[in-house]
Amino acid sequence: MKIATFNINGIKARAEALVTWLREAEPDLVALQEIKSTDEAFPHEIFEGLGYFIETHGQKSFNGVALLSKLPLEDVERGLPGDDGDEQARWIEATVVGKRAVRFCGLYLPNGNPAPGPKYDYKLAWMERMRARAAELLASEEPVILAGDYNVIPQDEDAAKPEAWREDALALPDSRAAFRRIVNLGYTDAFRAEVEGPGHYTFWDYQAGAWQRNNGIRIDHMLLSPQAADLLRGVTIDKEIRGRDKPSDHVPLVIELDA
DNA sequence: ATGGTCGAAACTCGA
Repeated sequence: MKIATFNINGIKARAEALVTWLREAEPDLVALQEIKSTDEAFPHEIFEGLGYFIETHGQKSFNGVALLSKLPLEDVERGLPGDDGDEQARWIEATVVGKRAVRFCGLYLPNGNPAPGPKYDYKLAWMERMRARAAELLASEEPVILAGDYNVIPQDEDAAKPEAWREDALALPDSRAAFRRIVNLGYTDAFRAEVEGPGHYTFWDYQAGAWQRNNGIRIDHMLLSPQAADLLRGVTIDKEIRGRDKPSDHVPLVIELDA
Protein backbone atom coordinates (compact mmCIF):
# COMPACT_ATOMS: atom_id res chain seq x y z
CA MET A 1 0.00 0.00 0.00
CA LYS A 2 1.38 3.35 -1.04
CA ILE A 3 0.70 5.99 1.61
CA ALA A 4 1.41 9.72 1.41
CA THR A 5 1.18 12.97 3.34
CA PHE A 6 1.02 16.27 1.46
CA ASN A 7 0.43 19.83 2.68
CA ILE A 8 -1.28 21.24 -0.41
CA ASN A 9 -1.62 24.89 0.76
CA GLY A 10 -5.17 25.44 -0.44
CA ILE A 11 -7.35 22.92 -2.25
CA LYS A 12 -8.92 25.48 -4.58
CA ALA A 13 -5.52 26.69 -5.80
CA ARG A 14 -4.04 23.18 -5.91
CA ALA A 15 -6.83 20.92 -7.24
CA GLU A 16 -5.36 20.65 -10.73
CA ALA A 17 -1.78 20.04 -9.58
CA LEU A 18 -3.03 17.53 -7.01
CA VAL A 19 -4.97 15.57 -9.63
CA THR A 20 -1.86 15.44 -11.83
CA TRP A 21 0.24 14.11 -8.93
CA LEU A 22 -2.42 11.56 -7.89
CA ARG A 23 -2.56 10.20 -11.45
CA GLU A 24 1.22 9.85 -11.58
CA ALA A 25 1.97 8.58 -8.08
CA GLU A 26 -1.21 6.52 -7.65
CA PRO A 27 -1.14 6.52 -3.84
CA ASP A 28 -3.67 4.29 -2.07
CA LEU A 29 -4.01 6.52 0.98
CA VAL A 30 -3.23 10.22 1.38
CA ALA A 31 -3.35 12.71 4.26
CA LEU A 32 -3.82 16.29 3.06
CA GLN A 33 -3.15 19.38 5.16
CA GLU A 34 -4.03 23.06 4.78
CA ILE A 35 -7.05 22.46 2.57
CA LYS A 36 -8.11 26.01 3.62
CA SER A 37 -11.69 25.08 2.86
CA THR A 38 -14.94 24.25 4.56
CA ASP A 39 -16.19 20.67 4.17
CA GLU A 40 -18.99 21.97 1.92
CA ALA A 41 -16.64 23.85 -0.43
CA PHE A 42 -14.18 20.98 -0.84
CA PRO A 43 -14.34 19.64 -4.44
CA HIS A 44 -15.15 16.04 -3.47
CA GLU A 45 -16.35 15.02 -6.92
CA ILE A 46 -12.96 15.65 -8.55
CA PHE A 47 -11.32 13.05 -6.31
CA GLU A 48 -14.24 10.64 -6.29
CA GLY A 49 -13.84 10.67 -10.08
CA LEU A 50 -10.31 9.35 -9.59
CA GLY A 51 -11.63 6.48 -7.48
CA TYR A 52 -10.98 7.88 -4.01
CA PHE A 53 -13.15 7.88 -0.94
CA ILE A 54 -12.72 11.22 0.81
CA GLU A 55 -13.28 12.53 4.32
CA THR A 56 -12.61 16.13 5.28
CA HIS A 57 -12.30 18.13 8.48
CA GLY A 58 -12.25 21.71 7.28
CA GLN A 59 -12.90 25.27 8.32
CA LYS A 60 -13.16 28.58 6.50
CA SER A 61 -9.91 30.10 5.18
CA PHE A 62 -7.34 28.39 7.37
CA ASN A 63 -6.02 24.97 8.39
CA GLY A 64 -8.17 21.96 7.45
CA VAL A 65 -7.22 18.32 6.87
CA ALA A 66 -8.55 15.54 4.64
CA LEU A 67 -8.05 11.85 3.92
CA LEU A 68 -8.19 10.27 0.46
CA SER A 69 -8.33 6.50 0.12
CA LYS A 70 -8.83 3.90 -2.60
CA LEU A 71 -10.29 1.65 0.12
CA PRO A 72 -13.19 2.70 2.35
CA LEU A 73 -12.40 5.00 5.29
CA GLU A 74 -13.97 3.45 8.39
CA ASP A 75 -14.58 4.76 11.92
CA VAL A 76 -13.69 8.34 10.99
CA GLU A 77 -12.94 10.69 13.90
CA ARG A 78 -12.47 14.44 13.54
CA GLY A 79 -10.57 16.70 15.92
CA LEU A 80 -7.75 16.05 18.37
CA PRO A 81 -9.13 15.03 21.78
CA GLY A 82 -8.28 16.95 24.93
CA ASP A 83 -9.74 20.45 24.41
CA ASP A 84 -13.40 20.87 23.54
CA GLY A 85 -12.82 24.59 23.01
CA ASP A 86 -10.27 24.07 20.22
CA GLU A 87 -11.96 25.10 16.97
CA GLN A 88 -8.94 24.69 14.67
CA ALA A 89 -9.34 21.84 12.15
CA ARG A 90 -6.03 19.99 12.43
CA TRP A 91 -6.70 16.29 13.05
CA ILE A 92 -8.62 13.47 11.36
CA GLU A 93 -8.28 9.71 11.69
CA ALA A 94 -9.79 6.65 10.05
CA THR A 95 -9.23 2.92 9.65
CA VAL A 96 -8.36 1.38 6.28
CA VAL A 97 -8.50 -2.39 5.88
CA GLY A 98 -6.20 -3.90 3.26
CA LYS A 99 -4.19 -6.99 4.05
CA ARG A 100 -4.14 -5.49 7.55
CA ALA A 101 -6.28 -2.93 9.35
CA VAL A 102 -4.33 0.31 9.68
CA ARG A 103 -5.31 3.29 11.82
CA PHE A 104 -4.34 6.35 9.78
CA CYS A 105 -4.13 9.80 11.40
CA GLY A 106 -3.73 12.98 9.38
CA LEU A 107 -2.45 16.00 11.29
CA TYR A 108 -1.57 19.64 10.77
CA LEU A 109 0.45 20.63 13.81
CA PRO A 110 0.36 24.34 14.74
CA ASN A 111 3.19 26.51 13.37
CA GLY A 112 3.66 28.27 16.72
CA ASN A 113 5.29 31.49 15.55
CA PRO A 114 5.96 33.97 16.93
CA ALA A 115 7.67 32.34 19.88
CA PRO A 116 7.39 33.00 22.71
CA GLY A 117 3.73 33.95 22.77
CA PRO A 118 0.19 32.55 22.80
CA LYS A 119 0.63 30.79 19.44
CA TYR A 120 3.68 28.97 20.76
CA ASP A 121 1.83 28.05 23.94
CA TYR A 122 -0.96 26.62 21.75
CA LYS A 123 1.56 24.60 19.74
CA LEU A 124 3.12 23.01 22.82
CA ALA A 125 -0.29 22.32 24.40
CA TRP A 126 -1.48 20.75 21.12
CA MET A 127 1.62 18.54 21.02
CA GLU A 128 0.91 17.32 24.56
CA ARG A 129 -2.66 16.45 23.51
CA MET A 130 -1.23 14.64 20.49
CA ARG A 131 1.16 12.72 22.75
CA ALA A 132 -1.79 11.52 24.82
CA ARG A 133 -3.71 10.38 21.72
CA ALA A 134 -0.57 8.73 20.28
CA ALA A 135 -0.14 6.80 23.53
CA GLU A 136 -3.77 5.59 23.41
CA LEU A 137 -3.31 4.44 19.83
CA LEU A 138 -0.13 2.51 20.69
CA ALA A 139 -2.04 0.54 23.27
CA SER A 140 -4.13 -0.98 20.48
CA GLU A 141 -1.01 -2.88 19.30
CA GLU A 142 -2.25 -2.38 15.75
CA PRO A 143 -0.45 -0.66 12.85
CA VAL A 144 -0.83 3.10 13.44
CA ILE A 145 0.44 5.89 11.18
CA LEU A 146 0.64 9.53 12.32
CA ALA A 147 1.08 11.41 9.04
CA GLY A 148 1.25 15.11 8.42
CA ASP A 149 2.83 18.52 8.59
CA TYR A 150 4.41 18.53 12.05
CA ASN A 151 5.91 22.02 11.75
CA VAL A 152 8.91 20.59 13.62
CA ILE A 153 12.50 20.39 12.33
CA PRO A 154 13.60 17.40 14.42
CA GLN A 155 17.36 17.98 14.25
CA ASP A 156 19.79 20.51 12.77
CA GLU A 157 20.53 18.09 9.90
CA ASP A 158 16.90 18.52 8.81
CA ALA A 159 17.51 22.15 7.76
CA ALA A 160 19.79 23.53 5.04
CA LYS A 161 20.51 26.54 7.27
CA PRO A 162 19.90 25.45 10.87
CA GLU A 163 21.23 28.72 12.26
CA ALA A 164 18.40 30.58 10.51
CA TRP A 165 15.83 28.55 12.50
CA ARG A 166 17.49 28.77 15.93
CA GLU A 167 14.81 31.09 17.39
CA ASP A 168 11.92 29.74 15.31
CA ALA A 169 8.99 27.77 16.75
CA LEU A 170 9.76 24.96 14.27
CA ALA A 171 13.18 24.30 15.80
CA LEU A 172 13.15 25.61 19.38
CA PRO A 173 14.34 23.08 21.98
CA ASP A 174 10.86 22.80 23.52
CA SER A 175 9.36 21.94 20.10
CA ARG A 176 12.00 19.29 19.46
CA ALA A 177 11.57 17.86 22.95
CA ALA A 178 7.79 17.63 22.50
CA PHE A 179 8.32 15.83 19.18
CA ARG A 180 10.75 13.40 20.83
CA ARG A 181 8.27 12.74 23.63
CA ILE A 182 5.86 11.40 21.00
CA VAL A 183 8.56 9.41 19.16
CA ASN A 184 9.87 8.02 22.44
CA LEU A 185 6.51 6.44 23.25
CA GLY A 186 7.63 3.85 20.71
CA TYR A 187 7.07 5.40 17.29
CA THR A 188 9.49 5.27 14.35
CA ASP A 189 10.18 8.24 12.07
CA ALA A 190 9.58 6.42 8.78
CA PHE A 191 11.99 8.61 6.82
CA ARG A 192 14.83 8.19 9.32
CA ALA A 193 14.27 4.42 9.40
CA GLU A 194 15.44 4.36 5.78
CA VAL A 195 17.62 7.43 5.13
CA GLU A 196 20.52 8.93 7.12
CA GLY A 197 22.17 12.30 6.93
CA PRO A 198 21.45 15.89 5.88
CA GLY A 199 20.01 17.33 2.69
CA HIS A 200 16.50 15.84 2.72
CA TYR A 201 13.66 18.36 2.83
CA THR A 202 9.88 18.49 2.40
CA PHE A 203 9.34 22.30 2.47
CA TRP A 204 10.92 25.23 0.66
CA ASP A 205 9.57 28.71 1.38
CA TYR A 206 8.08 30.70 -1.50
CA GLN A 207 10.26 33.65 -0.50
CA ALA A 208 13.86 34.56 -1.29
CA GLY A 209 14.37 31.83 -3.88
CA ALA A 210 14.43 29.09 -1.24
CA TRP A 211 13.72 26.34 -3.80
CA GLN A 212 16.33 27.56 -6.28
CA ARG A 213 18.89 27.71 -3.44
CA ASN A 214 17.73 24.38 -1.97
CA ASN A 215 17.14 26.20 1.30
CA GLY A 216 14.71 23.61 2.65
CA ILE A 217 13.55 21.99 5.87
CA ARG A 218 12.17 18.53 6.74
CA ILE A 219 8.92 19.15 8.63
CA ASP A 220 6.48 16.64 7.09
CA HIS A 221 6.73 13.30 8.84
CA MET A 222 5.14 9.90 9.29
CA LEU A 223 5.49 8.27 12.67
CA LEU A 224 4.83 4.52 12.69
CA SER A 225 3.77 2.31 15.59
CA PRO A 226 5.97 -0.80 16.00
CA GLN A 227 3.35 -2.90 14.19
CA ALA A 228 3.38 -0.44 11.27
CA ALA A 229 7.17 -0.10 11.26
CA ASP A 230 7.42 -3.88 10.77
CA LEU A 231 5.55 -3.42 7.48
CA LEU A 232 7.67 -0.51 6.13
CA ARG A 233 9.13 -1.31 2.71
CA GLY A 234 10.32 2.07 1.44
CA VAL A 235 10.15 5.85 1.73
CA THR A 236 10.52 8.68 -0.77
CA ILE A 237 10.12 12.46 -0.90
CA ASP A 238 8.50 13.56 -4.19
CA LYS A 239 10.80 16.58 -4.39
CA GLU A 240 10.47 17.08 -8.13
CA ILE A 241 6.98 18.56 -8.00
CA ARG A 242 8.25 21.60 -6.06
CA GLY A 243 9.76 22.81 -9.33
CA ARG A 244 6.46 22.73 -11.26
CA ASP A 245 4.06 25.59 -12.02
CA LYS A 246 1.88 26.73 -9.11
CA PRO A 247 3.44 24.35 -6.58
CA SER A 248 2.60 24.01 -2.91
CA ASP A 249 5.49 25.07 -0.69
CA HIS A 250 5.50 21.46 0.62
CA VAL A 251 6.02 18.22 -1.33
CA PRO A 252 4.63 14.73 -0.65
CA LEU A 253 6.32 12.26 1.67
CA VAL A 254 5.46 8.72 0.49
CA ILE A 255 5.93 5.32 2.10
CA GLU A 256 5.33 1.79 0.89
CA LEU A 257 3.70 -0.37 3.55
CA ASP A 258 3.08 -4.12 3.28
CA ALA A 259 -0.51 -3.76 4.43
C1' DA B 1 18.72 44.56 8.73
C1' DT B 2 15.31 43.95 5.54
C1' DG B 3 12.37 42.06 2.40
C1' DG B 4 11.45 38.66 -0.20
C1' DT B 5 5.94 35.11 -1.77
C1' DC B 6 1.87 32.80 -1.58
C1' DG B 7 -3.56 31.56 -0.51
C1' DA B 8 -8.08 32.82 0.93
C1' DA B 9 -10.81 36.31 1.05
C1' DA B 10 -11.53 40.67 1.71
C1' DC B 11 -9.31 45.88 1.81
C1' DT B 12 -5.26 41.68 6.11
C1' DC B 13 -3.77 37.58 8.29
C1' DG B 14 -1.40 33.35 8.59
C1' DA B 15 2.36 30.95 6.98
